[in-house]
Amino acid sequence: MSRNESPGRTVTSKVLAVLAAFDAGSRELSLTDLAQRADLPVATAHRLVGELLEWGALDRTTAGGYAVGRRLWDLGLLAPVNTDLRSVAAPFLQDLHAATRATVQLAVRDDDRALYVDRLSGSVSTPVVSRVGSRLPLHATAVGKVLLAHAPDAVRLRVLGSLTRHTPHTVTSPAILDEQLRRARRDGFATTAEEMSRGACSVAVPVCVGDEVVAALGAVVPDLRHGRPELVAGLRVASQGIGRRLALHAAR
Amino acid sequence: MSRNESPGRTVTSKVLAVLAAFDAGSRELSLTDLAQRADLPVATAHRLVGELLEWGALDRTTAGGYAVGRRLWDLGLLAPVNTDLRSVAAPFLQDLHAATRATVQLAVRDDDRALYVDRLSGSVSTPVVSRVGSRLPLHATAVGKVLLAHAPDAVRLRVLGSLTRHTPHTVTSPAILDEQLRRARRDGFATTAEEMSRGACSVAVPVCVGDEVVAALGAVVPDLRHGRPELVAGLRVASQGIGRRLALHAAR
DNA sequence: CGGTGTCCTTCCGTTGGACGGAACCTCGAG
DNA sequence: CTCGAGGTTCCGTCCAACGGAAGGACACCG
Repeated sequence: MSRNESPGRTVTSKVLAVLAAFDAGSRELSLTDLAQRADLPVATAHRLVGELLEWGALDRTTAGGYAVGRRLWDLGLLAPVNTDLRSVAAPFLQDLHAATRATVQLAVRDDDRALYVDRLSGSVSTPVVSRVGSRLPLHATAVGKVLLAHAPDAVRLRVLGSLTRHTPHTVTSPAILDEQLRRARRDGFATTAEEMSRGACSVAVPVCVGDEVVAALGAVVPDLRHGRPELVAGLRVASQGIGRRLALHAAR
Repeated sequence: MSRNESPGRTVTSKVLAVLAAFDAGSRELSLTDLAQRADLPVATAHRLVGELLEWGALDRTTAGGYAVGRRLWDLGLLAPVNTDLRSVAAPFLQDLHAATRATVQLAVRDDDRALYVDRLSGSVSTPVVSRVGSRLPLHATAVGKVLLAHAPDAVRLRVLGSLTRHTPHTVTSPAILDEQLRRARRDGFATTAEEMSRGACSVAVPVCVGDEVVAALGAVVPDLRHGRPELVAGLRVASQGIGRRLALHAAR
């Protein structure tokens, strides 16, 4: 319906199609690639790209291709997801990271996926799955489960209906996952054990403003047995701090 | 010439004008505001906004206004300024912050301004001037001076020609500033003392790939006398680390 | 309770800008 | 030199974008 990738009708949709060409995560594209992905004749793409370049929405790379530009980058930073949630949460992530030495992450639900809003990993670069700004499935991550557990029924049913497998440990049974979600609601936290990628387990708690869950705060650990109670407690303290500040922020 | 804010001619320019309405830093705008800033009839703005909403470039806020959307936010995260520089530098900023407890910041030069690419402040939220994504003048900040010191002559002359005052301590004499820049080149670091905002002093060093300065790394401190040599040394180590990794990254 | 303001939304006839096929560069490989 | 794969420019046709005007929706006020 609205996700209609119909042959670019309005000009705006063509502009957006050009930008969306980068969505897949490609950082750099040639004009022809761009045209292909946006489903536009090269000539048209060329014109649009020209205007976008002039404005700074796109930049030329050293390799001669096109990439998302600085102007678009800093524009994106004005998004509420960044200005409110992220800036409020940042110091708490810092403290939490300092205390646990674990990779901590903050995510919100965006439709049927978990959108990673911020992440803090060890000082030595550790390979992590979740790039900030990336979207991961709700059923195979700890933050995802928390978000899913408190999502509207419509969303939950939809997600439970299509559980794709990512590792041998991914939960693909709707019944089992539903039970996990129930427990998540009861206990106030959720866990995953190598369900999204091997060697990564995580724990997450909800971030609430009033009694609405607005985000999920998680930590990645090598295994779940080691010191989980302390970790959950730490996450809770941080999440409550974030929630309280957000409430103040919103009231202003 | 190209910065022509002429009455929205091409459709693309109108779309961009709508987005640019947020540039000033406004996080939330009503339709009428939007139309006014973009210099468009309300009816036209309404249609464009509709398309942008559908795509996710804009979002409605709880207050009923419009704000930059999530889709645009994560798109912006694909910009090279983010993916390369920021991700490489992040762990170093972490370490530096942990070691010094100071607010550390990373900036690149964008035309005649310093664009703040990342920032790490104390765990207790400290009011800081530089929001990530914001642009500050080159002549009144430490990172700015570093960037300016290594900028092409054309830029340096242009900036030296219009030194606007921000505090009583802002250097507004081209001669004095030029001398400071010379020293910055010689010593490999620059400082500011309450030149942008009261109570904030900072020190910065260049980040080099090969012999090109690609960014500046700075730290904010309450006063300049206390332990400056150690701070500069720390900054140097981090900046060299970042430079080395960037070089590897680019070579790949 | 009708008046008056502000802001949002929809409609529709006109027209000028967008469209894209085709021709033309540019460059590197064979 | 030829060939091929991008990238760039041109220009006549045509239809989608335009925006004035009119019609809600809501709030505040006398």
